[in-house]
Amino acid sequence: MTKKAEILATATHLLAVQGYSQTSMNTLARMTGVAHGTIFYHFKNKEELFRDILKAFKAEILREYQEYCGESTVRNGMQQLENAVTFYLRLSARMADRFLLLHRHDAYELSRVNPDCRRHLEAIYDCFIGMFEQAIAAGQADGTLTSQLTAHRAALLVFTMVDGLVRFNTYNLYDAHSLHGDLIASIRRMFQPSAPPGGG
Amino acid sequence: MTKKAEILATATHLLAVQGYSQTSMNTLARMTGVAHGTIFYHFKNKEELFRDILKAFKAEILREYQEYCGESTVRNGMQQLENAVTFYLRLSARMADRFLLLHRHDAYELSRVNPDCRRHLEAIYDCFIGMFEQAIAAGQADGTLTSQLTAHRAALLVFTMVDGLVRFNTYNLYDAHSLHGDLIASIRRMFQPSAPPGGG
DNA sequence: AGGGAAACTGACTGATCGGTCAGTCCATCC
DNA sequence: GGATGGACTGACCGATCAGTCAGTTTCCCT
Repeated sequence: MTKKAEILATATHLLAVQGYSQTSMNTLARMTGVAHGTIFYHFKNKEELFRDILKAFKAEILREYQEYCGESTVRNGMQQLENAVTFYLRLSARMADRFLLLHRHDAYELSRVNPDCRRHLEAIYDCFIGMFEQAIAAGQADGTLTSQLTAHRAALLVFTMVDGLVRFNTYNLYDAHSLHGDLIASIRRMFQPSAPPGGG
Repeated sequence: MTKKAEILATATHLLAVQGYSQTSMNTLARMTGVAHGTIFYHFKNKEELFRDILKAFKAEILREYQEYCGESTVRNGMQQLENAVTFYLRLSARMADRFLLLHRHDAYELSRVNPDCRRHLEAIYDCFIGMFEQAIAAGQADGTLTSQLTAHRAALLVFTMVDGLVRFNTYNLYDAHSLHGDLIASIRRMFQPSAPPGGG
């Protein structure tokens, strides 16, 4: 692992846990085991370092999504939606630090002045919401799923639920981990085609 | 308005918009129109100032909630749940800056080392989630609302949805404002007792 | 008027911040 | 062996930070 990669990895973790402005370049250098100046040799400044973290995160998410698309065998739209939710929850657990980064305001504040950052963020969100949208649209087409809303708007609502649950874990105020199953059941109910009464 | 109150009001806005560590006491003093030292005359340090902001926010939310409880005339549980969602969305719009503060990580990081802060945060969340929980429990009792989950767990899920939507507005990536109606419809559907086929 | 307390001020301090830069180290080439 | 250039270093810089404090102003009570 090159020193540049080591700096990037350590910075990702530190910025996620401590936040952008709370993390000093001195701390980052000490934690990585390099000299202070080495960071500025590889990255123009703190902002560019952050941008590169988002860029790497985007790339990894898109790669994971490609892999997920290749693997998943889908019977119908509702099944696809459940898969997508499960994928998101598992990904957020596996990349916990980077999702923490995504849930801070730092990235959004930077993206307000840095078009590159904004593009990376949008790509990440478009990937996730597109994933839900595709599933819902497929379900609307094959009849396994109904909604009065467009697939896009329904996808936004699903995303707020799923992402909200991930945040709950972050804040650690309630035991949200155990809600994963309940979340999927609720989403299924939200989109279930009306069943005949008394049906199993 | 006393200078102390002016400082508190300005600080609330600044910390919400810029974040805790990005807001300097010098800026706060200049924006409030007082001397730098005046802040430290009224507040022991920056942390205590933040704690007092959370305390005032908690008090205002509890007051608003009391008022809401007194005003609302409720026909049934489902109606009560819809009222609660609408109350939350309107409150978040009216107190946009303080909800922004609530959605930053600053408060959670401070609450990790400051028990007072933690208590304020918990009181705020307990108020909101309790509001949803009461409505769901009432609906389960009067049959206007069904769920396989306990009222508490269902309330957590509703909260993730509603709060997620408020966050969406904050990030400004999608036009989430227009989703308010869709959100209520989706929640109604999530909890709707199974209707007879063809029913109006 | 006058005296004491509370409110307020702003220059100051030591620490820390992001960023710079002259210089060292070392592999590679002629 | 000497020259070249990329990787790396850490002392150093000006700016800014939260917090202090001696001193001034404002206010109220007598």
